[in-house]
Amino acid sequence: MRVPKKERQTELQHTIEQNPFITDEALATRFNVSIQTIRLDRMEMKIPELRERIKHVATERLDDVRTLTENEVIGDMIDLKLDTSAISILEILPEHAFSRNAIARGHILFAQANSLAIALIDDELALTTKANVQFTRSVHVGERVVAKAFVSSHRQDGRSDISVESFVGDECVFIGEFTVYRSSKEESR
Amino acid sequence: MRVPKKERQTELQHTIEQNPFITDEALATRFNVSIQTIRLDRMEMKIPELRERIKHVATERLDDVRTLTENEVIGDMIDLKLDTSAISILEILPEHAFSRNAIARGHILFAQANSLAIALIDDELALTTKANVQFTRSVHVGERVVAKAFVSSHRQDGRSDISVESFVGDECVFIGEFTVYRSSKEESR
DNA sequence: CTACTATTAGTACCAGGTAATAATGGTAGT
DNA sequence: ACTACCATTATTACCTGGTACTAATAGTAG
Repeated sequence: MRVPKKERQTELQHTIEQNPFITDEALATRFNVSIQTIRLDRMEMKIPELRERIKHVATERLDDVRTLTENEVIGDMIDLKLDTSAISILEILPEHAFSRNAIARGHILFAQANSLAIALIDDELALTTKANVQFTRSVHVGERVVAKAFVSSHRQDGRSDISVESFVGDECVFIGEFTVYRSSKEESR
Repeated sequence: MRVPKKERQTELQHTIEQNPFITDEALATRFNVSIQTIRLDRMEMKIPELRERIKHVATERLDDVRTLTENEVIGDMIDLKLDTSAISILEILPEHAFSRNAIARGHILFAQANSLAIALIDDELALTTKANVQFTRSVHVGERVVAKAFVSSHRQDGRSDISVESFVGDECVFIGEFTVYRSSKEESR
């Protein structure tokens, strides 16, 4: 016996997790057992076959993270009163954080706040022109950040000031003042 | 003949592009031709088989997006003098921008600048505590943003001030002042 | 010595293909 | 009308990476 069964199985799971593209055959030579043993192991661990694993990875990609890119709003908007106030929630995932210490990168919190501020403005076009932010406490992976934004003023010159405060529980982790430019200033159509 | 060959082939390509998970069999019934015809078409169009397509989508996912999340630095670092200055370049892609007007979202520029500022600090741990930013010109899809960061002061209290200016060509599009907290302040080891 | 477990072997079968060869059907050129 | 050519279809052998099932073997504990 090369290695106890249990140990092999947990290692197997681990191996497949971080390289879903490995075949049973490769696993067999790797653990120095027969293919059948690998297959029995997979059965017991309920690990699907190679193609299913690949398919899974592929489909995940489609409706996946894109976290900071494609989504209009970073985080889940849970409340929105146009031109008044809005709230979004963002759960901090490992990819949002530094791997060394699992602390969320600053621009993640900024992105949540900024996209919320933009969404708040009910206009054709809204662009951030200025921002003044403070990161008051570090946020860790697994925590849920609730961002609350409200418009503090609609200026005559087509700009609006928006305040955003983000919380984990009742602790404030982020404060931001955003100045947003809006294109169609109500009067145009 | 149901539909001319050429027309079918371009439609085939289109179909597969937006649904790579379709089998030859499904395509055959869909276009009302035999499986062999579909395969000849794929050959001519150099479209790989289902499993290869799925695998492609899956592997793309792994080194793809991540862009704004997993990477340590958003953009490509092209110069780095630790504790002194750094430069990175980021090409604005469609997913970085609002779909309506192809203008880059503010937090994308912020992310580039912020991650550059953090990378600049040669310490175990560096965290942004404060930022003051201005978006001086809107940036469009296709433009390449060059961010230049330099340390303006290393304070006694374990904080550093970093200035970042981003350019498209010779036009300044972003100005930012970051205050970054560093953990091990030189003296420790 | 037996019971049990882990492992291995072997067979039949499946999806979704590749590769190659051949047959059919229509259409255009001369 | 006959031939040449193209598109289409059919057929067969084979491939990978499996599932599902049955059976044999080896080692260990009671």
